[in-house]
Amino acid sequence: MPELPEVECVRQGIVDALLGQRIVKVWSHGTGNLLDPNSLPLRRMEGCELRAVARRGKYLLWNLGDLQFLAHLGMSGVWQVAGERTKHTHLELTFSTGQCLRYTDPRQFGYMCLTTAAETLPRWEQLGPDAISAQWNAAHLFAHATRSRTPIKVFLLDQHQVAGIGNIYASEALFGAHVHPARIAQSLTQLECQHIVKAAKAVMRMSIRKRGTTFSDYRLTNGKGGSFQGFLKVFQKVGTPCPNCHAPIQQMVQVGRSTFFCAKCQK
DNA sequence: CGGGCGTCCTGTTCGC
DNA sequence: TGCGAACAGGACGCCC
Repeated sequence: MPELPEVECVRQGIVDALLGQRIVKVWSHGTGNLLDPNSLPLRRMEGCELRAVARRGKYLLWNLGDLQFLAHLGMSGVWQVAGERTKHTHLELTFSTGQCLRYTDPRQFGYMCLTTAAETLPRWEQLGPDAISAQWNAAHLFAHATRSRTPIKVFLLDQHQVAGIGNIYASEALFGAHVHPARIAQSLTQLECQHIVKAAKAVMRMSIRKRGTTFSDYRLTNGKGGSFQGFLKVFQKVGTPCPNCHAPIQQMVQVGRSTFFCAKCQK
């Protein structure tokens, strides 16, 4: 479940290994479910130089000069410079130095789209402000939350409101802010919005420092896992004592997704 | 237009 | 022990 911190670490891994290099060969397999119907054939990347990789929320946007490449890891997508081709490898990009960047995605929830640089990308442009950017702040959250009757946990998962927060960090952020996940967004005070933004940014920045959260699928481009799973306070910790008050952590389901929280600390 | 739910997919976990 | 059912999750699209 790569969220903002994991995608940022992948971005850094790709940039560190491959920036400025030219793609000399493209191999793809079984990309039918992953590739946008409007995408150019991925072979068109051959000959392009990787000039920059931007991230907004959970999306990566590759600057390939005349072309651009938008990619999302879904929940099991992995970009690796290390490793070998497996049965779930969907794309291999060979670079001028001989290095090979592979995309594997067993559950095929990922997304990729290659277009000309001038093309508009609705998935990218319709995203809310990136969750660790200055554009997402207490004033922004309060202004938008007051218009929504959605529970705050569900609101934070809406990428059109704020980009990058997924199931793990939504639970962790609300725990850090002492706000109950079922609270209706429009009932939040300005101070609570401030606490949520502060807690969300703190937990995601710390996760980036720990190279992300690896439960099973997520891997860095070097094939290694992150270590933030060792620092989670509530996510997937049903029944364990709350780090603050020692009451057992609880689990609830909102719109089909699990939320973890402390009923005593979060109001 | 907001909000709720079904859909895609497959590895893992659960229950009989 | 083994097998099939249920489950998980991001984002879109459909529906009211």
